[in-house]
Amino acid sequence: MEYTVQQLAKLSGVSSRTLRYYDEIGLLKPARLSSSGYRIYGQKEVDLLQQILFYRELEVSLEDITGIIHHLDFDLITALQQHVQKLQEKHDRLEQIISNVQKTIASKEGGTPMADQEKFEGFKKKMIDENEQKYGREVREQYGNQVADDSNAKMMGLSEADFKRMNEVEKEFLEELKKAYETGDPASPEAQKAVGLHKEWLSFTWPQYSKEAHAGLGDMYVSDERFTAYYDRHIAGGTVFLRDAIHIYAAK
Amino acid sequence: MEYTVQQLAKLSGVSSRTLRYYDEIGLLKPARLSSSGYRIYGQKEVDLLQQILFYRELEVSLEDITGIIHHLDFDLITALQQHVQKLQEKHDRLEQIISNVQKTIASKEGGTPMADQEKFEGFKKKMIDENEQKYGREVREQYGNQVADDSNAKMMGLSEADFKRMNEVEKEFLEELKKAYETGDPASPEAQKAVGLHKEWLSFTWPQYSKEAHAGLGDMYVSDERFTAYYDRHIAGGTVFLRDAIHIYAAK
DNA sequence: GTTGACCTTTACGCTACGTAAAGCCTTATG
DNA sequence: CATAAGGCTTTACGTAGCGTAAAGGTCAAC
Repeated sequence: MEYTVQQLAKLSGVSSRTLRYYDEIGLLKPARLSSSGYRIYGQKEVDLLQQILFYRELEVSLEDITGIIHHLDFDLITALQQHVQKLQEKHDRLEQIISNVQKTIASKEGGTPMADQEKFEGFKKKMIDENEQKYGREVREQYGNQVADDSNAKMMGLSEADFKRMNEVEKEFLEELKKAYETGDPASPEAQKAVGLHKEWLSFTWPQYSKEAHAGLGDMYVSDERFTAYYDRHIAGGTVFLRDAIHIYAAK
Repeated sequence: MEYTVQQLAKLSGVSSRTLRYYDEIGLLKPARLSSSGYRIYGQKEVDLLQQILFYRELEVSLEDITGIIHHLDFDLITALQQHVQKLQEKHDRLEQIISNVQKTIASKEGGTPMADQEKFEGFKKKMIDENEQKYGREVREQYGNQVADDSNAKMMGLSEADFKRMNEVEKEFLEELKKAYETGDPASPEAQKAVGLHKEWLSFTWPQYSKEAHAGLGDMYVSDERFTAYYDRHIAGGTVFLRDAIHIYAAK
């Protein structure tokens, strides 16, 4: 049983271009060439192709398939396990994205009136812009680009409901901070509760919380006049107090 | 507020190459060029970029983003709905693939002994090979490549359990066909029950059943000596009887 | 011997950039 | 003011897995 490219193509359902490509990358070479240079495939190649197509169906890359097919010492199980893990990640990511697209559709469709929607988008964008313009560099330098990017991505992905909740938490936090400030003690239960709310607030936009990052943020608050102005507007001297409270919280 | 590429890149977390690329494809052009040809971006471009990145997070293609961003008459909702549908399909396909990879791992790991496994794989392969070698062309000509390919894909995706069940159904079918043949009437309840089993058997490998395809297959059975030999080996004259029964079944 | 189907190689196109290479511009420093 | 460091520019190749010509040789049938 010998086949030319077209014959094998029809037999297997792939295109002749694909077979030439597989030859080119060394995945499946013909048994021999005819006197005029035609590719001639034998039964062995048909069997190999079936195996190749089997793994291709599983979305294994041709490079990995080459490993599986040609090297008998290739660790198939491990390769497949890694493969399934990659597929799982893709799968989970897709789920998240689908949810976000649906949220976007819902809000654009008028679950919230367009005016609010635009304002909401605009506000989110403005927050991110300001965030980046003022602190982007520091955050990036201290915690790497990934964190800053993830933070933005997370912010962008917030639903309007989450966003409202986030603002409520911030309000709660500011009230608790005020009460705590009146005690004068950054280690007081009130102060520590306030820091807890601060952490909760951060978690809306932080891809993952860490005490070190939290403490670093506290320092940034004090050394940056924009934050100082913001917190001191609510509670005079509140920024330094908050930093101290965060440090105590983080040291626990 | 004006930015050069690098500045905007740092601000937004994308690479300068990406910004140049977005310029190149007309997705995001700088506000102006400096006297020395540097790209200069303004606040408007920063805002646009945020929107672009928002949709990019949702895995919308840059082409579609271009439509969304630049054409106000672009139907955003419809585009997003189509997008979410594509994502859903990808999602479902991934689920299927993951399941198949896991099945492969399980069987390779020795859920079934390697000998059986190999035999199983070998048998499936052989069936597909024979199928294709003998009938591939006809099926492809009559019902298009998609059907034949899907059939193979489905066959490849059969679990060993499905495969066993498929063989049981075939055995049942042959027994019923024998009983039916003894009545001598292709329209008899026995004959029609046999055809029903034949349909069930086909459904293991057919991507989707249709009466026309079923009838066509019946004709193929008669005109092809390999099928004739196969069915007549079980029941002498059975092939023609089966064809007639199928035609009656399909005409209902 | 001529048609028509099949074969060959070469090579560009697709997505969304990463990664040099070669050379001009700007800013800081000695 | 010269020089070095760093940012900017354009050009262009590489990625995965083929689709799709283009230009030309081969083979079986009439």
